[in-house]
Amino acid sequence: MPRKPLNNRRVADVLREIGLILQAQGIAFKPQAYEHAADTILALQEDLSSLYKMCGTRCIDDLPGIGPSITKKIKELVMTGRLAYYDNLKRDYPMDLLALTSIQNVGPKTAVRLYQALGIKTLKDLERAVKAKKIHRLPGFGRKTEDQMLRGLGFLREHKGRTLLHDALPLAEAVVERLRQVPGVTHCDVAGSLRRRRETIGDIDLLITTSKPKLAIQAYKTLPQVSQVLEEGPTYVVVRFSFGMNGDLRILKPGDYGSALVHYTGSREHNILIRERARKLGYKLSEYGFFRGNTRIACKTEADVYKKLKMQWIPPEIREATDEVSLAAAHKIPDLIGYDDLRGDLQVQTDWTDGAASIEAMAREAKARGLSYIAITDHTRALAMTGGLNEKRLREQGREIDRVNKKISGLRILKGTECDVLRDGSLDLSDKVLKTLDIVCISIHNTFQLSELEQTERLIRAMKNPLVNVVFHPTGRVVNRREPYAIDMPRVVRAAKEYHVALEVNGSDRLDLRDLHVRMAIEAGVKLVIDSDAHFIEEFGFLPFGIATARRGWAKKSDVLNTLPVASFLKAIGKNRPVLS
DNA sequence: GCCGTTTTCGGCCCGACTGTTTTCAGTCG
Repeated sequence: MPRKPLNNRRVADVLREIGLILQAQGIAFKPQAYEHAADTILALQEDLSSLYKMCGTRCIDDLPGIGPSITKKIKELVMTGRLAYYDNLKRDYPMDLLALTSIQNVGPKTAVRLYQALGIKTLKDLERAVKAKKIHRLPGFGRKTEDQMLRGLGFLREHKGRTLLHDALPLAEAVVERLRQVPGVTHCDVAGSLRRRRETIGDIDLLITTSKPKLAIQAYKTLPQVSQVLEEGPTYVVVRFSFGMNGDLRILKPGDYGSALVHYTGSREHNILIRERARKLGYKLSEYGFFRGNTRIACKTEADVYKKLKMQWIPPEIREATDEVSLAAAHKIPDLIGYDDLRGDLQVQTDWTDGAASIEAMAREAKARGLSYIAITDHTRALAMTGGLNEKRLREQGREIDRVNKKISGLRILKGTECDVLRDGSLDLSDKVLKTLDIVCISIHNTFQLSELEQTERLIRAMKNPLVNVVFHPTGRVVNRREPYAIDMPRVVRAAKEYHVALEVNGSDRLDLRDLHVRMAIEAGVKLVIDSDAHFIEEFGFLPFGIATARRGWAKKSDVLNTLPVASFLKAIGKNRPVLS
């Protein structure tokens, strides 16, 4: 170990696995240190080995969460491709801990017990044991655990090999930025599911036009993010990024760029529909270009293609073969919310609970990013691990918000909360204190196992409270990591309409509501808010992912309340409370 | 193992829930 190419992903995996082994051994605190270091490595844009070659251990030691001991280990990994400390641990823990613990409710200790009792090392081993009904016979395990594992294995199979939008997009944008600067390059765009902003991405597809193909290919192959060249031809290159995804670059002729961009953006189902339309109009559209008979018709832009097909241009986010093609033909595609339309962010956590920055720091960052208001929505006491606020602390926080509001001009900080919905649907804070806030947002953070009926009624009971304005992340899912809890979304949407409660589109890796539910909400006349759920100043950068998801759900600017200026916004959410400001 | 206007040692998110138990370990947020 490791035999696989040593890219950042691999280094991060090794560190993460060390953390899991230490956790299984019951060691305190060290596991978090390894976990944190792994996160840092994964967020790194530059290839670790290039970084090390450039400035040695100094640059690595400087990274947040990485100190002298882990720096030494990274150096060993980068220099030799192995790590003696890790290899020693693996002798006693030869199981694939990363894979096994990616199943919900399976942690390192469970994985180790499964190995000791049944010799389970891999997901395949586990699947065999589950199917042979061997698990529930072990002491401390039971039928329910076995069923949970079976479901977990299924969830994992569905999501295998796909990268989160949040991880793929910054990488792709950095690559595009770089390629656009290469002499000769006239166009460079991301295509594929990434351009459609799907929540998870398989490969990164890049298209360019250039007068100097060799130069572009050379530039691409030697990007700092690239760890390996997998395939190469005169007009295409496939690489492996150090982050762990493949990237396909295709070089196109300027006259084919429009039709190629349509083709490679997809979706496949969308392409089938517009090819059919092309055929009916006497054209042929394929990955090779746009034709009438055997005559190639130049389409330099996508707009040219859609125009020839007598359609409106269709935003990539909705090219999913729902009804966009027929609506575009009737010129009835609505104006979707734009990436610059948000004026406020209504879910912001601070160092009063599990956020990393002060109220003032978050406010200044929001202002720097062009927002004109934010709501501070720290957790409440039921979420003890975050140091959730009780009523006394919330009042203190209100005074701090008053202080910062006086200090910062051009940005209004709203007093809010992310109030926990308790098991019975009551709220974690009293109405008396909720009344003192500008905005009350609620969310479910525990007891995910209720039946669909119980969970739905729990949430709806909370929504009925006339002080509640917004339901945060209504389905509780985390993309690639956690399934939504069982909940009847059509009923929740109807309740949102009836009780005048907005639903959130959360821009973090929750992306909750998801695209389908956004559309469901909009069609029911329910208003949305789009939030970052920022816990760090950098995480205001999640807002565009929320906007993308809203666009995928066909949201218009008028569907989203935090596109309004603060006074109108407060009026729009206001129910039984006096409108402030 | 990392970190530092609570600095070079002593902190570091800790309580609820679940499934298995008859008192608790493991996981999660």
